[in-house]
Amino acid sequence: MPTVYDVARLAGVSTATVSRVMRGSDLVRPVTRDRVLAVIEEVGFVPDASAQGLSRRRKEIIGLVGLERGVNETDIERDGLLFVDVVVHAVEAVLRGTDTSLLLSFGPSGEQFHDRIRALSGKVDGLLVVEDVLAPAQLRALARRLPVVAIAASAAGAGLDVVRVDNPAGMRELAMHLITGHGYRRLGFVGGPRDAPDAVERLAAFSSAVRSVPGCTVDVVPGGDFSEASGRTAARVLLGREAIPEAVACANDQMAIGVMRELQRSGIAIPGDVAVTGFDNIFPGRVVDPALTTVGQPVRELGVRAAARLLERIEGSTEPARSETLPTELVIRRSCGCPAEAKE
Amino acid sequence: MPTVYDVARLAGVSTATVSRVMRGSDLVRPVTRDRVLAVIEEVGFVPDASAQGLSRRRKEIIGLVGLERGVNETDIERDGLLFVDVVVHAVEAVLRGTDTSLLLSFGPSGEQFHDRIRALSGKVDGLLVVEDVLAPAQLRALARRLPVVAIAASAAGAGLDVVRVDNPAGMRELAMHLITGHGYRRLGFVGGPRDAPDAVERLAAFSSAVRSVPGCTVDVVPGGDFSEASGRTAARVLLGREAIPEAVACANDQMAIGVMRELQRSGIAIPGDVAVTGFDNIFPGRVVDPALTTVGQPVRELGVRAAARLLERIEGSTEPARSETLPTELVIRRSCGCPAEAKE
DNA sequence: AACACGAATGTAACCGCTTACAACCGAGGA
DNA sequence: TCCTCGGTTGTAAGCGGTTACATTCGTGTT
Repeated sequence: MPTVYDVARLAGVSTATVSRVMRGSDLVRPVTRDRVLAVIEEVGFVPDASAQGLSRRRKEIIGLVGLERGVNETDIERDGLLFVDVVVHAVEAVLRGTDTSLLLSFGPSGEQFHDRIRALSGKVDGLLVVEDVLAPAQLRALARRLPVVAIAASAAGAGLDVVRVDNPAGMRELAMHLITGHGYRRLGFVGGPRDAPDAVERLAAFSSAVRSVPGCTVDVVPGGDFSEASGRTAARVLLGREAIPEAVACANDQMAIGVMRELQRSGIAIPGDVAVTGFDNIFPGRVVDPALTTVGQPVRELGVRAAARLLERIEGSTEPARSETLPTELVIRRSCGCPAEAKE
Repeated sequence: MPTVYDVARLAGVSTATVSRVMRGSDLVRPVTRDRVLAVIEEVGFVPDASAQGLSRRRKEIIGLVGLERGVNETDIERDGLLFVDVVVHAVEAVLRGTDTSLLLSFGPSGEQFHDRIRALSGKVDGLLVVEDVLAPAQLRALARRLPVVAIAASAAGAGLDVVRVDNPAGMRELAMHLITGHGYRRLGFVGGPRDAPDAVERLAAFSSAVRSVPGCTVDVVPGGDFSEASGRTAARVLLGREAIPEAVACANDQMAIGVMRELQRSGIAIPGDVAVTGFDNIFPGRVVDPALTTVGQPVRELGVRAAARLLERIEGSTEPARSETLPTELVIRRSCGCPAEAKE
């Protein structure tokens, strides 16, 4: 593997000059630059990032850590594009305009993963933390060593940057659509993982919205794991109830699809007998029958903002930590009881 | 940021000892080790990966480069879990057992991306290349500087390790099912991107399988881009033909879904009037109506094998380059005309 | 008591690149 | 002709770990 020394020798210059050429400094005579570039091309020199990182105190790498939800191997293959994947693509797109790269690490939250993240922190200039992978204290400790931006995390006010989605507003809007728009009174809710802040927020917002309307009740089935299978399970729980709610909102789309299919299997018409709604607006929701009414999140935007913010921090921005909240969008399709949309 | 020097001073030992403790060497007296560990814990020391990388000649990072297909932002949000995402998760899972991390980079193939990859090669110990991001010559050049394992790449015999799926066999099996199992004679095929080796192979295999049966014909609509939208477009092309094929196979599931939906919009019954099949076995294919018959790929396994192979290479394995081909699996559901499956 | 030897620890060179600072060069000015 | 000065290029000191090799220490031998 050729080094700057090799290039310098072959080009008849010093390593300083080679370095200047590599970094595009303008105080190198064109003729010298060309000679050096020719040698670089010839020997296929690529600077060693470790050496660069050591000397520049900048690794040009940021990390992204998130939860690995699909423990079951096949789950991952089958389920739709995961939240974290969309974020990854978005971040990567932002990074494409820089020469920073993205380092990834997924895992279940827990002590072991914490150690992994800690080791990882030595490899990066900054960190994006998706959802609640870390306990608040650990997050804070991390944030003390390097720039950290949290995405969709609950840890507010922890003195670090957070970019999130306005789950409560979206859920409220959906609840009002079901109640005011369709006149449902007996609502149901299928909850998500307790360790997913989003899931918790959605449940809370839906419940309080429903309860704020006199005469409305909400039957909560807690603790799904965001998978289609857990939606089916929840549906069976619902079927065991004395009366099935007129409308069932779910903490995410995957579970909503599971709920719909299981109810349909039992001969229940959707949305005729029971309306079902989701949250996330994933692709499968558009192709199921009936098409799923849901709340769309600007997931990609979340990643873009977070990445941009992190890069600023790494550049040395010293403005106080900020929490940014992005709006959701109600996506009305057929599963709530609305007529087929004309478009599409 | 504390360094080994700080830790050494505070613990009253030399940097060598600190390093030995960090690396778990057994020639440190327990009492010394504990003292050092205490200091490490106290000051929150995390070794700088650049310095480690420089001195150990090992970065403990591998890279993965792949195509970014969804140029349109919303495409990414809507489409199912992308091939490359599944691979990423699989690789990451393998890495979880090591202390190597995964560096990611997506991009359109092209000169600019090549430069990015080249720079990236300075940051990693090895590289996973998904699909044909690079021209064979570039791939070869890369492979000369560091270990490279190609995934689902067409570049065979390039003297580097390749892990791929047996597309032809899968497609052949599917074609035979349509022809022999259902008796279709006039087949159609909706092709994928010309730069996707998988798409090309699938088309070729399907065509030749169909043509090998006397009396069978195949009507090819080329050049989709693997998106649902391009499936719709292809369907419209098909509708413009004099006669619509009895069965239409598509280069992937997304397009198959688009084809189905567009045909259905025109009042064509599936599979009654036209059978439609896909390739990939993504989640949405299970929830559309009718459920999609398709060919499943062991995508995750692909990633696992490739990652394992790359780690071996990095460890110094010097066995000759090998090409590994994994089998596909025919997934029969309703869109081909088979009765509803009992299970599920 | 002197010695040998293995275990534990310290010393310092080195990994490859960047950059502050020094040195040098040639042209224009005194 | 000598000096000054901007533009180029070279020298060498880090950056923060790792590790070969040297050193020291404690213990059992003779």
